[in-house]
Amino acid sequence: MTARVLEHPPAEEIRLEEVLHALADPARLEIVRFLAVSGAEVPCSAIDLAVSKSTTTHHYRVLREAGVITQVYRGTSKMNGLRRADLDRLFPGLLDSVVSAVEGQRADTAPATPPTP
Amino acid sequence: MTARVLEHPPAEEIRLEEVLHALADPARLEIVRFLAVSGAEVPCSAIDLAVSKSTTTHHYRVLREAGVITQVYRGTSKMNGLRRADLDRLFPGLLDSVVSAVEGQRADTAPATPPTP
DNA sequence: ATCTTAGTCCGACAGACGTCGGACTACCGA
DNA sequence: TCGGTAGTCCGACGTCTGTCGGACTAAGAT
Repeated sequence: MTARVLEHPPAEEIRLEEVLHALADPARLEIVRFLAVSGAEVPCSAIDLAVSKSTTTHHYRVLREAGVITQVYRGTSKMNGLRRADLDRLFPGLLDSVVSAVEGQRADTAPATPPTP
Repeated sequence: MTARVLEHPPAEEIRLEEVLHALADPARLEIVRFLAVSGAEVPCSAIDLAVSKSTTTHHYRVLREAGVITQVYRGTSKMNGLRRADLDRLFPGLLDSVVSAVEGQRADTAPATPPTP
């Protein structure tokens, strides 16, 4: 029963187009950014995405199936981690440039002026 | 009447998600790869895409509207060039890592069996 | 046992996407 | 002037995507 174990594509099957497609969405980019800067495994609920729970599940699955993240069940939650080693080997520099790009763009979008109530 | 001049987004309006989305397609990735390795401006017809003319037009437009390429009319053809300076400034390393990734993947995918018409 | 927490699965839906053929336009060259 | 060449525009099509609510399930906490 229970799909208690999630399927992950082996490294050799990770395709660049799919990775790029997986990254080409604000919610998923935020997940990847968060995982990259935190450098840790975190449960889905740790990242605030401003979409419903079902949509959140969907985005994590897209990332996992593209080979960008790993997901393992741990107790009542599911821990998500970046497949940094695989990605760095397959596409050297890609992850870092994307993450720093999104960090930079974030600085433009969510900048200086904090909430102005 | 002629839209003899094409609209390009100014550099400040280039969004990472859109660039990634533009790159997340085999045909468009091939265009970008070609432009990057050739380092030159080439007409649409210089790159063989295995899709129809209308589809080709569509892909070039997606790239231009995302800010990835420039397009200018020159005589009877339209020259396409990478916006490398803008991209390198906005997203340092991104273009290079994507291009070398696709080159690497190409080595796996394209070999042995050449076109069999 | 029961409740809570965390996430899944199942339609559903609107909009975007990649694709095409075919008619069209702009420019060059003979 | 008349082709030919290069690319555009216009529906149209099937598919994929992001989104949701709601019912569901697994594992801990009480």
